[in-house]
Amino acid sequence: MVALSGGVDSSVAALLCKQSGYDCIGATMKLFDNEDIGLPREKSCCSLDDVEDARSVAYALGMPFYVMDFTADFAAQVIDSFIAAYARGETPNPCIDCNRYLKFEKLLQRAQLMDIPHLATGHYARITQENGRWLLRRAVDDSKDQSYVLACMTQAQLAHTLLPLGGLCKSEIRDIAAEHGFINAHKRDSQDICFVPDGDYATFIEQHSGQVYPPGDFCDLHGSVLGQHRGLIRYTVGQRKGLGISAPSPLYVHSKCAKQNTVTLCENDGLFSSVLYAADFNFIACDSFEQPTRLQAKIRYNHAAQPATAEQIAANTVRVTFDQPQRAIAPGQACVLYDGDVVVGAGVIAC
RNA sequence: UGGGGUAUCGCCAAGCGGUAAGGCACCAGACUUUGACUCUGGCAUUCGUAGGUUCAAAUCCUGCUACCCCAG
Repeated sequence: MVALSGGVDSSVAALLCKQSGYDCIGATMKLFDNEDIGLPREKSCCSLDDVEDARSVAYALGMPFYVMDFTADFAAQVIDSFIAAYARGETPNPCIDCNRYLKFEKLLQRAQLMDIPHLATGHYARITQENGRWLLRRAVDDSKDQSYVLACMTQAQLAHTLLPLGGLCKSEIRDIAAEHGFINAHKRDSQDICFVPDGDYATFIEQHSGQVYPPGDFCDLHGSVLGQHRGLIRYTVGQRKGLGISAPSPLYVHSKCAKQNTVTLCENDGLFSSVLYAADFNFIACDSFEQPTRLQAKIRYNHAAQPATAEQIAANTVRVTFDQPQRAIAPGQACVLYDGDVVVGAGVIAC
């Protein structure tokens, strides 16, 4: 089963699977109703237009094609938890939840129900096996590497997943798509949150939750009030734009307090920290850390992995200490630990 | 009510007779399969107001207005 989003990457993944001799079917996950989020947009990775693109590619490749309805699961596992995280003052990564609970859980289960042994996706990452253990590795094209958003995967999931694009570069994917006349060969890469196509996630949260997120105080590190914020959900750690506070130098969001409904601001220098706690930790390359372990850690999707030391301080909690302080470590984001190309494991950054 | 001071973009602020710096904020692009960050570009024909001096005034002079400080 090939997960087809309608984009160029998954389309080429399907082609490569077929060329490798696999007997394939294409499947697109219906994650939400476009009417619920406003008009369909090209930006969205899951709009109705994209379903048609996916269908077109599947047809061209002679694959059976199915649209599978996961709207209820998506609403519960991705959208609701996205909203809940913001309400707690965290900064969630819905793409990771979607991979974890939908793509590699619900969709994979569906494949297994159909006696299909593997699920292939268009992610840029590689899966290998060593000493009986499945390893998740970075893509060869480091600029497109997506191992960060897959670091939640389990051994069982990795065992049944194929990532045909892991060894290729984006430009090669585009070339292959063009050679085969795919309708989406030159389609823009997706971006933004798929269920918030206009990027205004704060309005989306207010509309979907029916909640009002009231104004509160902007404070400095000493607790002095600097002004009024427009609702906690409109801010995230490290944010500069939209604060509306003029100061001698730019101000950034240092932290948020849901309980007091305050947003603390500081200058750039105040954003750096060396330690974080990764909770709900998922080990991939090993079962645990017996002792402090040297590796590299990545705290956001677009972040170069940094040298750090990991120590396990509880069953599912890892303390990560960076060699150099890192900027704007945001609770709710994933911290993924690497040993070179290999994903060691990942957790959610706790407060 | 006396005496002193200040009035330049939403905020802060250069300018000191030669034809409006900069920072913050804001806006627009770029980058980006999360939120952010970052980068590039834009942003006062006008200097509280009315006159005057001058070839030339935000810059000098005068009146007015507003605000601030000291004294009562």
